[in-house]
Amino acid sequence: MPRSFLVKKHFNSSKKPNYSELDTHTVIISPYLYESYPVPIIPQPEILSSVAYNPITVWTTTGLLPSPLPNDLSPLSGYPSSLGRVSPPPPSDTSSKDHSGSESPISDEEERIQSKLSDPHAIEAEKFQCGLCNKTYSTFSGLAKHKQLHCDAQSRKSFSCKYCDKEYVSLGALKMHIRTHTLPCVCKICGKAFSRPWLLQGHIRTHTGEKPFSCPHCNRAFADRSNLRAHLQTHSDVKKYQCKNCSKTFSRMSLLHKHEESGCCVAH
DNA sequence: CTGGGGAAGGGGCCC
DNA sequence: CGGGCCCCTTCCCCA
Repeated sequence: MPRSFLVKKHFNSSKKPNYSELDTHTVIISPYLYESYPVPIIPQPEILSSVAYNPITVWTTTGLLPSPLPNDLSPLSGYPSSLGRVSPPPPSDTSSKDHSGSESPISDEEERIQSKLSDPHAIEAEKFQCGLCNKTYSTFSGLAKHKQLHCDAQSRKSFSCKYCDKEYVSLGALKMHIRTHTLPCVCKICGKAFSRPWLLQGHIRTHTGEKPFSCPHCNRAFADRSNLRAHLQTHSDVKKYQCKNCSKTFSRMSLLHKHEESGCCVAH
């Protein structure tokens, strides 16, 4: 399975560990690194032709756009890390979109009728107005649906990748994504290509053996900060990732996943 | 089998 | 808008 998971999963931010201890350690990049490998080879960006990001007007309603429907935004509570696999589909996964009916768009009049039918207060004056097109609705839900299906979608541009189905709300995000297809940063030593210079820099450390991130608790050092962070978990009695059934903790989410898949949670 | 290290990929944020 | 950096996550491999 490729490692390309193109969309970041949004877990509960409260689960962010305290990394302050990492900040106390100065990271020194060896000058040798840059003397020996001065600049990454970055070919000309042929990739950003205009067709690469033709703005489109259809916007998926399943994404993480600020939804006016609070009831639809019931975030997964509490247990973010281990629940990553059951998170809602990524916002840009266009292949799985539209369970709410964009295949047969509802007219504004139909929306109003439906809103009135579903809301006992709909007979009151229409008091919910769209700030974009000034249409008024008698119910909040009616306005919300209107905004989701029409106005918000049309007021936003979408930049789509010509190499895959990904769409982005900003050109910058699209350009960055396209680098993952073109891999413009090439290692002079082994020829391996990377999407970003700092990825290449990290890779070059595998050639030089440089490990600028040291563990304050032992004498180990790491080339990658995230790997040091994972290592620091091994020094902690209470690990970051906890099984919700047996309360056993793990230093890595992957270990928790293995634990869950091994049957602990299934058996209950 | 489990835990941990190494390497890498990606989006978000800040300047 | 782009570059650099941060953080998270994953996969592979090994002890």
